[in-house]
Amino acid sequence: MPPSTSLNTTQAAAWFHALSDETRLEIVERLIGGERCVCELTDIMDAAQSRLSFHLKTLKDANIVTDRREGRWVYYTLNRDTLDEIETLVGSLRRTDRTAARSIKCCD
Amino acid sequence: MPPSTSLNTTQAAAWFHALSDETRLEIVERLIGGERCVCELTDIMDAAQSRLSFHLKTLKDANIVTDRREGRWVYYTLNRDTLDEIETLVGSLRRTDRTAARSIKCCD
DNA sequence: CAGAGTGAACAAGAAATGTTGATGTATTAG
DNA sequence: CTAATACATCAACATTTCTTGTTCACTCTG
Repeated sequence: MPPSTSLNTTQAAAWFHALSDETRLEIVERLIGGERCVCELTDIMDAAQSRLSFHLKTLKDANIVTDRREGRWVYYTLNRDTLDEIETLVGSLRRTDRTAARSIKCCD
Repeated sequence: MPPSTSLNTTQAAAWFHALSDETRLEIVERLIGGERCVCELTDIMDAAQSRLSFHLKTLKDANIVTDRREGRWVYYTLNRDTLDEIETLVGSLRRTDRTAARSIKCCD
């Protein structure tokens, strides 16, 4: 039996998974101020390059960031559209219908 | 060096992790309509009881749901306060400062 | 062209996560 | 009191995720 609301759980799980790691959240936090190249992030965060590359890929695969190459450097930026969608999604979860039936009939 | 904004990444990662699993998202989806007891969820979702119990605990540890015992049954409910906080958090990530410096100075 | 810098990708190992089946613990029904 | 029901917890295993070190590709500089 499908649920009453139709949430794209696969998409949502991918988004939340991308945001479920402290390193990735710190990256996101750093990007709030604007785009950053990988070497800046490795400097600032004092993290191994391959480690950041792994997490940036995770964020990129989830469409939470986009990248842009400029010469030798690759700049990453937050994807506001996706963050908007996530915010909307969370909002839709929050809107619990208080008038909904308290499960009158349970197992028996 | 700490980031310019102060996000509680540990708390945030815990929230997002709880929401990063399809089974748990389906549970959340079922709870939008109101509280449900475990046996209802196992029936509706056709999932093993120990599996649901595991996921419900994960959601509860992250404060995304609360539980209430009533006789033999335990009812789970969405925690709107936490969902509000998550929505606000995502909103704060989204508000990228467009006027922020484009990393003028990169690695050299 | 050679050398250096930036960053992706890969392999191997460690750690965390999710699944299943079994057991334990309350609570209610008979 | 005994049996059954609802649910949590545990152990064992499979899978996924993250880390580290290494290698590879590309771009710029001298």
